[in-house]
Amino acid sequence: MPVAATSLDVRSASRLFKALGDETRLRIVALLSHGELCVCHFESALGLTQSNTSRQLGVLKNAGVVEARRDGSWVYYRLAPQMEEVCKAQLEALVAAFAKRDALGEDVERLLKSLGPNACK
Amino acid sequence: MPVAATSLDVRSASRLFKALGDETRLRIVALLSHGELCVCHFESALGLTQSNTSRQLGVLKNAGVVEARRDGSWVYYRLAPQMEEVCKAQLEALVAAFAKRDALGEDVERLLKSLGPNACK
DNA sequence: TGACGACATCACAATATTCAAATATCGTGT
DNA sequence: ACACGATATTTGAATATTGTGATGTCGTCA
Repeated sequence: MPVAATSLDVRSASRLFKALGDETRLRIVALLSHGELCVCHFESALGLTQSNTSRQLGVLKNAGVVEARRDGSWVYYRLAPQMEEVCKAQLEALVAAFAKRDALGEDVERLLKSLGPNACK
Repeated sequence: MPVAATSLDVRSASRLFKALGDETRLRIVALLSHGELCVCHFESALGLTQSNTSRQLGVLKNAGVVEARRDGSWVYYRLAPQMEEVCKAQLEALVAAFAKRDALGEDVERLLKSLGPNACK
């Protein structure tokens, strides 16, 4: 039974939305809806500074939207599974929308280009 | 040239998320997922000042999340139909989640109480 | 018309967010 | 151990967002 005036759902959902409420971060999520990527990919695909890329990823990670995995020198990010029901449904809907019709156009093209033969090298 | 990297979808979706990325505003949306309400309802159900209520509703309205209708002295708010595909899917999923399992607990109870026999009187 | 209630907006201080450049950290190869 | 590349964090200044109280606007009813 919910006790506080604000239920957990609303609290965590607003947290999620706040993280997604930034164009750059949403573009990151959109790219991630196609699969795991490492930091350098976001830098080149989105044309961000290294510092900014890292920080936005940090915000998303803090909000539980993404999770990181280290592989050698590189850190790979992927969408994190959501525990809260509302968050889960929202992220799933978002990913589905992004995966279906490519909402990213040039971002994805740049990404694929940079993913060429040997990415991250 | 300006890499116009961001598609319309991403831009409008981040706008939506930004508006939803606040606990108070999300509680408003949650209440609205049950139907149309007038300003005084939010005030009492959420325990907000009149000024704050009005401003948060203004933010939501500005973001295209809600729309207003005047009826005599009162102004009624309801969720606005979304044009962009992504926004539409997201808001629908959110409303469905809120409508199903009451994510609001006390907010709704307070609301129903204040909605008694003759609301807004 | 004037008074009142509902709602919107303004003004202000507090707090938070933004970005880029500089700096720090961590893993890898030498 | 050292140097280097990849990523993270800190810094600081500009900007945005927040909530509150005061004020403005609009509609209603007498």
